[in-house]
Amino acid sequence: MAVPDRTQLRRDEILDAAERVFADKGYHEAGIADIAALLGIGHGTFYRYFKNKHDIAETVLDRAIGRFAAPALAEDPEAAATIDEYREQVERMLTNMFALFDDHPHVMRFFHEESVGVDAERMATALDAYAQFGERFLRNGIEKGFLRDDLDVEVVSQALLGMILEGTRRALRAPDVAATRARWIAAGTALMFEGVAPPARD
Amino acid sequence: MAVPDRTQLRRDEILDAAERVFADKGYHEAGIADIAALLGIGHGTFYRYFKNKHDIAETVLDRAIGRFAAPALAEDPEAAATIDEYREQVERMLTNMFALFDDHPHVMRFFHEESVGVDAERMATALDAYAQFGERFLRNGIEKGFLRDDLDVEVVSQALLGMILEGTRRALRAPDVAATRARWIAAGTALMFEGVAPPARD
Amino acid sequence: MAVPDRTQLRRDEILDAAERVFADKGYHEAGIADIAALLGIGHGTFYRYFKNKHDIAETVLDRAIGRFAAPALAEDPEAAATIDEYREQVERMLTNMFALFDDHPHVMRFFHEESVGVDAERMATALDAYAQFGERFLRNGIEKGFLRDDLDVEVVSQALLGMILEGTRRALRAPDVAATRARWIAAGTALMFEGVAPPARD
Amino acid sequence: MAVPDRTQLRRDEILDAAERVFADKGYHEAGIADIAALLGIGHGTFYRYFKNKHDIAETVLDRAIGRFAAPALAEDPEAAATIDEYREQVERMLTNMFALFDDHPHVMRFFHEESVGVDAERMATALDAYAQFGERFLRNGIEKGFLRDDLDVEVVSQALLGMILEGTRRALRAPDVAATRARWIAAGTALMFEGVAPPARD
DNA sequence: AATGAATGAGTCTTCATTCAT
DNA sequence: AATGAATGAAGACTCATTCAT
Repeated sequence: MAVPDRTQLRRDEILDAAERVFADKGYHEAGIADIAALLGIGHGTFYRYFKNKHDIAETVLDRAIGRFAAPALAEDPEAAATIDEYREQVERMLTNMFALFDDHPHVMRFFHEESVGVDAERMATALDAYAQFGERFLRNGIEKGFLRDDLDVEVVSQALLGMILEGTRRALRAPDVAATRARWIAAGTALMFEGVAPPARD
Repeated sequence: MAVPDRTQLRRDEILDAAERVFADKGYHEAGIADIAALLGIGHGTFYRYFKNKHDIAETVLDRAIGRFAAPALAEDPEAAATIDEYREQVERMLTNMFALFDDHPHVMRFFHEESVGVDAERMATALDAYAQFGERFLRNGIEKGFLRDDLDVEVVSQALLGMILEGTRRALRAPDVAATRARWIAAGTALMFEGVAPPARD
Repeated sequence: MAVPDRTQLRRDEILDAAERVFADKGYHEAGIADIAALLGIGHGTFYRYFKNKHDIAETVLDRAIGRFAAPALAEDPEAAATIDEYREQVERMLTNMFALFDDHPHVMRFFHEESVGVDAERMATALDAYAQFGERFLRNGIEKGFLRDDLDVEVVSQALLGMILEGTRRALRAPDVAATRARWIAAGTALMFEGVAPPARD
Repeated sequence: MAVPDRTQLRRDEILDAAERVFADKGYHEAGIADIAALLGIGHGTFYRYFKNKHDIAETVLDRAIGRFAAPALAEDPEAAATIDEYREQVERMLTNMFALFDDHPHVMRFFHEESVGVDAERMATALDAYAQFGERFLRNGIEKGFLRDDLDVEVVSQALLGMILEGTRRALRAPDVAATRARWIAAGTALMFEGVAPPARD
């Protein structure tokens, strides 16, 4: 592992500041001067580390996309051997996703409120990637018999992603993130596996 | 029904042009000049009908929010008497929602890509309203026994809204909207009612 | 005397409104729309009576210049036969000048605050005319032996005009116009005739 | 006395240019571009030194107000011990006031033609301050017995200020400033002290 | 490497004026 | 004669970016 040099450290500082400023004021409203001011550096310095404003915004976006993906990427889509393990995986992913609010308070806000404004195309590509990774989980579930075998895997994966996106967006604005998180994990998982229809009788 | 006068007609023309320009170039990148040019009017004329750029953007947003809501508002949340009627309602809403692409080709793009940039707060409020209206459907379903009675109605409604949002967003970018629409209605409804778990085998 | 026709009446109405609007908001800040709105007429109508904004402002200015001059023009510069009559003329002129505040409440404000902005040259010409008319009074005073014969008539007339201008400007801002007027007439007249030096003894 | 730094120097340059441009074209007619062009700088640079157009106009006005006051402030209102010294003070003040035309050719034009348009209130306040300072001279004159003791000090001070204002305004437009100055100092001082009435004959 | 003074392209917005009805 | 919808010239202001120090 390379020891991060001075340059890399400074670059990360600027990245952190930008993430925060973009999240607070919005990409268009934020100025390079705001980022520099937050760090107490000259705004000319900024241009030694990033090509231009859009460059840093895309870098922030890439990092956010990566962080949002991490909880899923930490899981092996083919690992679950039992239905319980499978369900645990799902819950663990969701839990770790919501944990982003604690570790990186500005990431989620940037992700939900600025990402499209920065680069709608890149964001769309990221969501594609998320959904495709999700498909692998679904396919494993089907293969192992945990899931019904007539699923439209592609669409279902995208739909579940939509649920997750809305869940994290809600948590962003919720007064009590912890409570929101708990309810979403419970209700979301139940909705995913059993749906809203009452359990079959007979 | 009042006959729309000249002023109202012109105002709507400008609104339509703005919707298109905002959808194509993005709110920030679009200029008043672009809107005026599309209509072949002087840009001073624009200001006879709207206070400023943000004013028209909010008006476009409000209209988009209304159009997105219309298919749901056309349904009576307490109407369904049988489970089949209930399911039909859901499918009809989704069908009409996807039909927006045909009737107002720019609305969905604006809705998904510009709304947050124009007024994140207003958009959040709209999503709240959507979800609250959805809760009434869910409660009716529970009451009538169509749905399991232990649902976290609030969260489930929001989660389903997340699915719909992602579905329409996907349709926006899909090469074949009709096919996408059909798959989403089928897979989305199935996911909503039965979830992904295989049918209980008794 | 020609009976003022409809056109002339309407023109005067607009002139009055303009005087008021210019006095209230200032020439540059005022818009044609403000004047029209005050009269409840369309602003296109304005252009049937005046060539453009500057045209009406100059007309208002001319009228104001005339009204400011009237109290002096009402006096015959060669009429006074005794020193008492002479002094009475001066006091009467001042009294009638201050009376403008009652008869035309906006004239003085326009005169002092907008005239230079409208047409500094025309205003300068008017002040020249005022001073020249004043010179005739001074010359009559000298001829009759009421005034010292070594006066620099031109400069003294201008200086006295300066006093009058400042006096009316002060009255404009004074809470109690009547009191201000009385003090200025008394102190001004005394300063004019006897100056500030104590009466010669010996 | 602090050495003015680069920033202060540049700021003063812009201030001088603005004073000139405002005096030449008038506040409303002048554009930021005119000021920048006069200095050969980009107009964006202007905004590094002044908040906006009105900001610099007020700064120019403040400086003009200060320069107009300087000749009076250089005198001690209580210093004169003899009537001759008193009269010398008056003449010195007037002389130095007229000298402004040589040192700062644009100040007087701005002062007379633009000040009210820039900020009528601030200008009125300045004239109040001038007059109040004048009152101290008058009171000293009365106390020392140089002036009659029944003067309405407030009004007389204001009236004398009116004379001075008109005198400097006239000098502004006079073809021969020096001659005008000389006549005004002589005639103005005489008018102030002895008035226009002929000397009392025993 | 760091700085921040200078720059000017780009945009919104106002409002006097015109003219078809 | 009256109207007010339409126009576009004009100008203030912002801010990302450059570059000399």
